[in-house]
Amino acid sequence: MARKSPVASQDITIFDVAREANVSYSTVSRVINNKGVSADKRERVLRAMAELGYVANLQARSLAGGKSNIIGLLVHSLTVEYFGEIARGVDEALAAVQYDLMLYTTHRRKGRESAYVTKLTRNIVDGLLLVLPRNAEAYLETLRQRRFPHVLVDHQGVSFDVPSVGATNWQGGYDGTRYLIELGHRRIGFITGDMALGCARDRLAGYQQALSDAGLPADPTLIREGNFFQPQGFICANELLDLAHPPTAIFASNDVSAFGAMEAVRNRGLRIPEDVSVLGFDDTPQAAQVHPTLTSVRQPLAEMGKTAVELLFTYINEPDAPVKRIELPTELIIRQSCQVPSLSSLTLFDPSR
Amino acid sequence: MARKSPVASQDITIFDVAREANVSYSTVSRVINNKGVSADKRERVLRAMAELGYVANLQARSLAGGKSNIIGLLVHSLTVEYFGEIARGVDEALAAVQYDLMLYTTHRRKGRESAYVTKLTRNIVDGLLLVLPRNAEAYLETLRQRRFPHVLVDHQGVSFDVPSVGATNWQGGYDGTRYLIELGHRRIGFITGDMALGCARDRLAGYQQALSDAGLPADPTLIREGNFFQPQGFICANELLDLAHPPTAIFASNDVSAFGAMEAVRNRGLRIPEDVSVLGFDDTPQAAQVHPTLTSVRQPLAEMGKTAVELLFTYINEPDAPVKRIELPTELIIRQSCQVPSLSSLTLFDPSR
DNA sequence: TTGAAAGCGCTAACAT
DNA sequence: ATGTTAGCGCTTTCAA
Repeated sequence: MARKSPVASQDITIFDVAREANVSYSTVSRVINNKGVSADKRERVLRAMAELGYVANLQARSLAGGKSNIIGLLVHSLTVEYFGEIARGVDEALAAVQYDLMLYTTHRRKGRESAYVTKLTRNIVDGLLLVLPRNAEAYLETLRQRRFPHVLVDHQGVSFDVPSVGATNWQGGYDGTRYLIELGHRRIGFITGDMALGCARDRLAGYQQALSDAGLPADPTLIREGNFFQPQGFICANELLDLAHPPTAIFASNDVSAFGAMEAVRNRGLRIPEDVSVLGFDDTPQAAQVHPTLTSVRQPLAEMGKTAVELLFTYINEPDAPVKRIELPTELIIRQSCQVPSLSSLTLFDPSR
Repeated sequence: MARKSPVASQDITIFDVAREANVSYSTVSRVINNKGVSADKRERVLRAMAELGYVANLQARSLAGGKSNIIGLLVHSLTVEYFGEIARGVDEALAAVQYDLMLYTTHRRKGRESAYVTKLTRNIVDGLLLVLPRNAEAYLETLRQRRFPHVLVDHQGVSFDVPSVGATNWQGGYDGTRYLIELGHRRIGFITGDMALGCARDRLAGYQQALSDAGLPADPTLIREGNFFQPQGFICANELLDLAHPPTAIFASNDVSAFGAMEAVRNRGLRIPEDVSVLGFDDTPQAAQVHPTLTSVRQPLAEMGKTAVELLFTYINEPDAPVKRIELPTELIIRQSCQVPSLSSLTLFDPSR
């Protein structure tokens, strides 16, 4: 293969620009990189670039030791709305600084993550964002050793310090629970997330603390282990509603679980929020689109993505900047799915209806 | 910046491998590219690569005229499940051939798509996948002129032939409607998609044809213009249910709209499917997770992604392969949300209940 | 400030 | 089959 593009005339290089502008090609490079160049020459180069329609070749820049202006985003799934929101924030932050995005999925190389990550660092990207990684220890060590810029999004519980951006999950769990308590709920069901994840554990801990602070009993039957997916939310909610003394409110550890819970409630002919209140976590876009709209503890997902990008850039620019963990505040977004428990839901309760 | 990685010892090049294996470094290159090398030397090279932990540098390969093993995926949104499914298929097909993925979003460069696409073609990717592009004419022309490998996913209605992969939308609309007719429905509401998109128009046309073939009247009040989003599905369904003579079934042009319709139905205390049947389109993963599970015309999204990758590779390998449009079959996935219309829903109908 | 020259790691002629 | 050589387009010394 001689040339990548058969239309050679369209492949304008720094050299063509130099000739057109009547300067050496290193001067053109300096203009591109904002190094010192006399105003006069800079002007000529800029004009030549515009005229010729010059576009920098990233591979060459990167090869020659410059930056590639690409960062990598490592996720394990593309089909979850949660990731989409984070990716949106990342993408926006990147667009602002003319960076592009490489997308990597972890499921590709089960058990060989470390080798995979090595490959990434050897290649195009200037830095790596890892979203909610499981078993990250293996490759985090590689990344750290290679002093390769990286930031985790929404991860906790690794044994050593690692640059990361997350949300105040404990506080979110606490605030959501307290809100329900203040509405008058006394029996509040809780559907956990995937307990292998720090964020899930923190949310549960917040719930438990709020209960305890309010002097409410910690009834373990009110806590059901979910996995952040809708069907499990449905199942857990059914279990809760089947209790001899069912809860008047259900707090799900994410919106998707909450949607499952909403279906379980409605499936029995019960109304939301009249008969049962439902509270979510995340505030994904869909929370505002369902009916009744879902009250949810907002996690600023897109902003987390954006913040992660910013943090990553500090490491790209200063590889020795101190390891930092940033926690963005959660916020309770009140919509329609929660209300004061009705008298009937507190006293009568006939699941068979 | 001297070296990209400060840990020089870890940057094993083809040269190091050559020395370790006692061959010239072009031999190593040949091994990497599966060119003719004697079994003996190939063996030595492979072992040296493993020992040293050699990882190819993509920029260099790409710069030197080889392939980058990266393809670009251009979407306009990351937050829609539909895209995630397609991306999943793309990602899987790519993983199989050791390709990586660059993600581009169109919204970044409003009105400058053409320049943006030029930049892409000048850079890293070997080919470009464009998912459901709007106003694609501008950059399609650029792509075609540069003879740059590209494939559209799920697009129709551009004025000239363009390589693309889609689904049999007309047939899907037809089949879904006929299924409802066969169940006994006579008044079938239809919520369209974004009518600017060919796929939305085709689905509607299929619906209309099925009605006509069954000798059923084409009642325009039963057709509501949606936009593929949930809130509009909710609104349209409400309008349909408000009719003096409401439909007994609602066919939404995608699952997300169908979810909105389901909520509208339930919101009035009506049951699905006893009182109103609801039919979706796409068969996104969520269709199987809601309750009742949603009967939907399946669009093989992941497979469309995979097929698009395969088609793209034919163009990468043979730039002059003929322009081809592939249509994958839709398939009706029967679940719980549709049934024979009940007598009550055909005769009595009291929205206030 | 500017130009010349030396690579970055690799592929693909070109020799042998 | 294998080694040698010349770039790919760029950044970055090094001189001037």
